[in-house]
Parts: sequence; structure tokens; C-alpha cells
Amino acid sequence: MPLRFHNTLTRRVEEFRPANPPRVTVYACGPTVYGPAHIGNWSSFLFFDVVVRWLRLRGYQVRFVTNVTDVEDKTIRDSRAAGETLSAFTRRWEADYLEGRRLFGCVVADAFPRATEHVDGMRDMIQALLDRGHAYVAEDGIYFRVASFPTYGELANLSAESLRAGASGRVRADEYEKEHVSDFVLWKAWDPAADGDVAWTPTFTVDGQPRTMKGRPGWHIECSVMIRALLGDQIDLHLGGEDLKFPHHQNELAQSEAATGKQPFVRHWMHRRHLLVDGAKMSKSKKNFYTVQDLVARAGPSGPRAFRYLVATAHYGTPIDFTWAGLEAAAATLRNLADARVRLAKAAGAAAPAKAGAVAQARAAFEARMDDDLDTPGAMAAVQEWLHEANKALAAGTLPAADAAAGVALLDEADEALGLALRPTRTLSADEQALVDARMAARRAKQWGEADRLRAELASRGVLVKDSKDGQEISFS
RNA sequence: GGCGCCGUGGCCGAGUGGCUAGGCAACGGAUUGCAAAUCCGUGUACCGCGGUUCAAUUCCGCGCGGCGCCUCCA
Repeated sequence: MPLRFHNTLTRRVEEFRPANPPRVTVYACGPTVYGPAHIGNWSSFLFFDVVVRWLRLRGYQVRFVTNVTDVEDKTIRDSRAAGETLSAFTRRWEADYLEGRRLFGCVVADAFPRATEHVDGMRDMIQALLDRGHAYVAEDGIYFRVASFPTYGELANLSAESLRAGASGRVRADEYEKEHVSDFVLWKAWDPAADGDVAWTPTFTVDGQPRTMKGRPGWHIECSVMIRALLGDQIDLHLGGEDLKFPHHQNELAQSEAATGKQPFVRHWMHRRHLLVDGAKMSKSKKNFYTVQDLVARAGPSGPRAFRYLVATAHYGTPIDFTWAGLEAAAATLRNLADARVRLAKAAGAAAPAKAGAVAQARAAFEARMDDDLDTPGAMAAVQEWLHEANKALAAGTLPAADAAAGVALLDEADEALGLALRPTRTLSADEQALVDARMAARRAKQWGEADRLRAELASRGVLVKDSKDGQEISFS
């Protein structure tokens, strides 16, 4: 069954056709490193992660690149305010971001390029745009000439007229250096008051004459150039948060196709809708945001994984409304799934997984849901439906070991696809094992007070103990 | 003003022109030293009003309500 994804450009769900299967090139816009990433950012990054995981599970050889934006207005402004060099400042927040990826269990990208390491490539692309008549030099920088790119606005379904209207009020009318209000900056001339010592001095050729322009790159050119450097002039899949559709991705598209003359720049665009908090939009410019550290502080070590499950309970094409109650519900579901895996693994023993029957059907349903535009809620429903039947059989003692083994494999596939960490993430330490053994002895001696005390002590160490007919079941919080 | 999305049982959330997704929470029962998990049972959900249809939660129109984007916010 082919993979079908919603394509932003056509606004339809269509078959995903990479140019050179089984190889797939994927680029996702990463964070601007000027502060901690909030859970809204993470909902997007986790979406990218699921896309990459699923492509790999489906046998594609994915080359995944996601960048770090370490030079633009806010990084310069805030690093200067902090009295740090741009590099020291952005590296600090980049480390915070990478730590977050670790806590969420994100796949390691094949490359994490930094914009500041690709300035030479930016010079080259801007030169190509100048040579081809798609860019022009003004006093305060070099601009992309939107009028030279007829389909401009297509990605966001915006017409030239609506762009001209600029009804959002965000267009600065005083930018008279530009030929057209929609033109966007490729290279910003140095502004000593705002930029301090952040500057490069590339030399361009303008009208046959060399011209050095001290300054720094515009935001949009950064991604175009990193894509070109690490994945090529044309890629299969480009991912981002919904806000990046316009202008950022539209500008990337225009620049790249105009500079290389190759179409399409991206075969398939996908965007994750925003996460809201208690029904309201969040952003770094407001104070209503939570970080991965907040998830850990309020929901424990498994908080980030519970958040992953929460995000997976909604399709990426619909906004998700974050609440702490919702996170707790997701955490409860995740615990139940992890417990189920323990029971099934025990029932499976060393049996080989069954290849047919209800489990196989559930697995096929799970995969079909994922293949159809990454319907994560539907995919998990297929797992839960089978699990309910399996629990019945398990209670009756009629679940074949081969089915239990296949059930473990199903849970592991869901785990692999969504990054849920259902498998125990650690083992018992010697001290903890001693407590578990002591509790077993206490139970055998019917010393219930001591058994309960030991269970509480283990819980305080993150070890959860449940009693069953076959003894104690261990899991970790 | 332009473009677009959404309104499903206590909460979250799929989906479909007729065959009651799923999860979490709640209540009763079984099981259990207790707890948890698990099992059995319990709630006749589809914003309102019209229309199309044998039949609409699902299609169309209007209304009400919420939300996003429209030049550098994931």
C-alpha cells in the first residue's frame, strides 16, 4: 500500500512519490536558538520525528536534515542584550534543544546544520539570483524580486492582490528601499546599532563590477542554502510548523527554484498545525509556554513520552489543545500500554510471533492507518481494539504464545513509529533488586505491612510493583 | 477586507450517507491481603435552523460560536 500524505501545495492528500526510491530526502525547519523551545515547538519537532520514523519503518532510506537557525534578528538582539557573543549565546540554546531531543527520544538527524556555517553558500545563491535577474541591490540590502516569480503566494494560497493589501498590519510601510512590498531581503546590510559585531563581508558581482556588502543573511535564504548543501537542489519532503508556510517556505521555494532553475524544489510539503494551550495560541513572544523541563517537573521522567502520546492522539492536520489534564490522561494510557507489553512478553515466552490471525489483522490496520496520512489516532485505536481482545484471552488463559509474541511485536512497532518508550528504559539496580526480593519474602510470610512499606519505598525510587498470580510485575515511572 | 480550518457523549479525539472507532475519567460488579492492572455491565454523542435524499452526524445553504494565516512566530 502506498504512502499518502497531505501536500500543502496542492491542498490534497496524495501519494508520496520520492524522486529516487527507496532513497528519501527530508528537510525540516528547526528552531531559532534564542531561548528554550516550548511544547508548541516540540509538537512540530515530534511530528517531523514521526514522519521520519514511519518512512524508515516502511523501508525507505531516509536522509534527514534539520537545521538550527543561529543568526537572525532575535538571536542578535538577545545575545547582545545578554552581553554574550552570538556564537556563545546560540550554542547554549542549541545545547538545550539537543538535550530536549534526547529527553523526547527523537531520532538523531543525519545533519544538524547551523546557518552561520553556510554563509559562503548563501553568497553563491544570492549571486545566482542577481545574475538571473531575480534579485536587486538596494542601500539597505539585497532583495528578492517577487514580481520575477509568477507563482509567488501559491504555497499559502495567497493571491498577489491579497499580498499587496497587507491587511495583517505587519507590513512596514516605510521600507521604501524595496521595489515592491512583497519583496523580501536576501542579505541585510550591516546596521552597526543593531548588529554590533555580527557581520560577514561577501563580495558580489553587480553589473560586472565587484561589490562587497558587509552584512548578514536574511532568514529565508538560510534554509534554501542548507538544503542545497546537504540534500541537493531538489528534495522529496519538506516539513514545518503551519506558520512557516508563509512567508518562510514560500520564499524558500521562490529563491531555490529561481536560483537553480529546477522544479520542483520540493516534491511534497507537509505542515503541522499549531498546539494551543487551554485554547489559546502560544509563542515565544508570550509567556504562556511550557518547556520539556516543565513536563519532567510536573509529570516525572516519563512526562516527555506522555506528551508524545498526547500529540499522537490528534491528527497532525488539526490543532491540538494542550492541558495538564490531557497530559495525565495520556500518561495513564501509556502506563497501561507498557503494562500490557509486560504481560504479553511473559505470555509469549520464547515463541515465534504468529503471522496470521487477529494480531496480523490489527497490525495491518495499524499500518494502513499510518500509511494514510499518518492517522496516529486511528492507528492506536487498532492497537487498543486488539489489546482488549488479547486481555480477555489472557485472562482466560487461551492466548496462544505465538499471538502474544506477535502482540509484543505490534506494540514494539507502534513504539518505534511514535517513540513511546514502552519497553523498560532501565533495569533494577542491585539495591532495588534486594528490595524487590525482600518484598517477595514479606508477601510469602503474609507480612502485609512490610510488603506495603517496601512497595512504597520502591515507588519513591521510580520502581512500580504490581502483584499478579505469577509474582511481582516491575515497571518504571 | 482576503484565504482557510473547526464545532462529536464528563474530557480528549477518529470516522462514515444507512452496519453504535478508540482512549482517559466516573459508577456498579468479578478478581485481589491491600493497591494497581484486567474482565463484565452502565451513558441511545454528533452546535442551531432549513434543504437534498427512502435515509444525514456525514452532502448543500444560512445562522451562531471558536481558531489560524495574510512578510521574518514551530
